[in-house]
Amino acid sequence: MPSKTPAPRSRTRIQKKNRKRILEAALEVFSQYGFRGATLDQIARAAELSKPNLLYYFPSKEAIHIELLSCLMDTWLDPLRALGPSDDPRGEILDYMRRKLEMSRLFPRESRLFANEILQGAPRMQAAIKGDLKALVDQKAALIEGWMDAGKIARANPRHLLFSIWALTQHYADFDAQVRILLADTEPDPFPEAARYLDQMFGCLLTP
Amino acid sequence: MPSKTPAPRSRTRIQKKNRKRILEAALEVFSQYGFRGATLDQIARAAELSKPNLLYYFPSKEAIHIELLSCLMDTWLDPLRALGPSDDPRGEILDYMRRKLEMSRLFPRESRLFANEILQGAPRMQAAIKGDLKALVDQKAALIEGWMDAGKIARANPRHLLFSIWALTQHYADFDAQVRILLADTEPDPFPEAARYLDQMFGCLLTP
DNA sequence: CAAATGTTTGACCATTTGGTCAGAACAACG
DNA sequence: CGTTGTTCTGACCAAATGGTCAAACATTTG
Repeated sequence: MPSKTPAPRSRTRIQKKNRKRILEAALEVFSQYGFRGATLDQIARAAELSKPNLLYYFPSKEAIHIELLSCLMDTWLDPLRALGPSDDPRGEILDYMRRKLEMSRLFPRESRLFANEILQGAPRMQAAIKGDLKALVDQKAALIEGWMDAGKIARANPRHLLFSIWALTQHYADFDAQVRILLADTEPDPFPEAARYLDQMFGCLLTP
Repeated sequence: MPSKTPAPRSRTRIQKKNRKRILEAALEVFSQYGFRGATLDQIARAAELSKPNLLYYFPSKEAIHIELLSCLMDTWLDPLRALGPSDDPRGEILDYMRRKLEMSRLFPRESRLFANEILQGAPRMQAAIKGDLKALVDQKAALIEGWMDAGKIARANPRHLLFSIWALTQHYADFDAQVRILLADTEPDPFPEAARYLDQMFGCLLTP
């Protein structure tokens, strides 16, 4: 008898494969419809598994959602963690922004999953935000403030600076539908021009 | 016998009152859970009406949602419509940004309602975006481009400039939960500092 | 191989959901 | 007042939903 959530070590080849399929399918569905709007049937169909089979691997719909969020949280924050001491703080921050924009381009569903969760008041992520994320933001805000104190970049509210990077880069994933319609007859792919625009915007802001 | 959607002229005092209550309640619920995540029972409870009574005023759940969206679309675009010729283009754009931020502060639910809709691929708003909104954006982009050609503001992609105003101002409504947690022990109310930061950001960007 | 373990499913269940309907309650007005 | 049109509701319905279970089917392992 398998334990309810088998430890990674004890996972079968089949378990690994199917858990992956389920999480992939769940990402697709949850990111589009939100938690309450998504159904197990949809996820099962997307994963090409039967519904009872889904529930053999995860105890409930909510468990799938929680697992997804906590798996992705790390990936999502990696670029921010990578922000560190540098001789060229302006370039360091610009690089962070570029990496975030790249993530919006490559992982729009992940971005929308988080957007959905926060829009609904972050019911399943409050703890993570209050804990890990807050600590990380406080730390990076201090780092950025240090750069400002040293006169290496222009002075600006460091926390709102981070928010603005998130807002601008994630906008191209979360509001993709709108962006593409409005750019339809100007740019087939919004991202190259977005990269140029955001470079200009933050470059200008950060120049002392 | 009342017609299915009685013309405004023919609306009773009671009809006016109850339609208003329903739309207000629906805004509350839809903006939090999205279309599929919201239930008629929730809306009915929030409006303090029975479910069949809801359906006396609107033919279906979808009809409520559509009515909400189209009612709010206008209000939401008013600030952009107000963007017009001016001796001080930089101030004009900054004012638009400030008005948008003020809307995020005063009408966060409206912002979230739209965010939810776009996140899901704008199934019920494609027409409005492709039509009215696109025309408006094209027109204002041309206006802004004119200002740039005249050297009155710095050159930047005008459409992405508009996107950046939306992204940054709406972020404070849509991601309110996250913003407030992360600023908890720094700023009780994010908006004053957001206003200062965004002023700096766009002021800097637009200065020729 | 056969036993033990792991995986899958069809049939089923209780609850929730969007929506209907006949008629009761109410308001308006001559 | 009574009539007429409007507003409201309890009871109901079919479909969808999250979830269960015993039994069938695979796979691994001794």
